Amino acid sequence: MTAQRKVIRDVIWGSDGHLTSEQIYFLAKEKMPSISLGTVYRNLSLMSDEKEITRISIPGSPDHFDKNTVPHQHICCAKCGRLEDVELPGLGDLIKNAVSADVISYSLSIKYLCPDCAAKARTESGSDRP
Amino acid sequence: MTAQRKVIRDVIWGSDGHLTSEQIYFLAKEKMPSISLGTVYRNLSLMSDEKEITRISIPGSPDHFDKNTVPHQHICCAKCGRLEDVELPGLGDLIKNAVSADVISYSLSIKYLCPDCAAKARTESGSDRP
DNA sequence: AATAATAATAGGAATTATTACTAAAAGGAG
DNA sequence: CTCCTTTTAGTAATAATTCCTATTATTATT
Repeated sequence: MTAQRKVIRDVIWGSDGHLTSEQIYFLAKEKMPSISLGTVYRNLSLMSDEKEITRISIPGSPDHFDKNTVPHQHICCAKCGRLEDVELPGLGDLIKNAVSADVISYSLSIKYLCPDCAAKARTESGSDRP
Repeated sequence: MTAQRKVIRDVIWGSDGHLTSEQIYFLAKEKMPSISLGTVYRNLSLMSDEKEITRISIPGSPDHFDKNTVPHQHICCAKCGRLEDVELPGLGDLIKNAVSADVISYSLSIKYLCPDCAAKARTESGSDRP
């Protein structure tokens, strides 16, 4: 465990989760200004491989990293991009039943309009002057 | 419907599905050598928006495009990258029940070892000389 | 059919996210 | 402390995709 890796780890543990590599890089830089982007990427990949953190892949946006390693999925607002956790009990079984071969991993991403953006969209389309 | 768009459409319809933008570009170029990559990308995005085709996003590999617009999911071999369709009846309901807000779209991608690659892995690890 | 207005294209530059490379620094075993 | 391995910082390179612009095609209008 190098000092750099500890800083990265602390940034992720000190957050609410769902940070991008870039966000982690800038937060880590506050604690250790000499840290380099390559180091952040390499450590994030290593930590994902070791299942210390989870890599979240969302189509059309950069990868996010989650301190929560308990299986769960994510919903992503189509407008603002904000991520929220969502539990889908039964998804694992559903997949196991449908796929005969051994599953290595799976990832589900759901696009929706978050309450904030949905409210904004309503007022905009509802008002007289668009 | 421009000539270019028709060529792109024909390439996709003439395939088994699951082509990348690059593959579509090169196949389209055979029928229309002047076609440009930007045109292919733009038309694929338009056609996806109009739901004439489906964009398949797989973490770690370029987008693929599918002529099959009936809801279904994909399994991707972790070794060779080959894509196969998989039906997951009940997934839509599972998501609807878990997410209170309106869902715009969702996509599931499953990583596994395809039969061919699994066989290769077995003979390699099983033999005396690795 | 000629002309004007609009939309789409080809070709290339630019962007984004990420990985690869390399020389220097750090860390550990003996 | 010295040798050996690992990791780092910094930079260059890559991959996929988007953006830009002058040109070309298409459509509408007269």
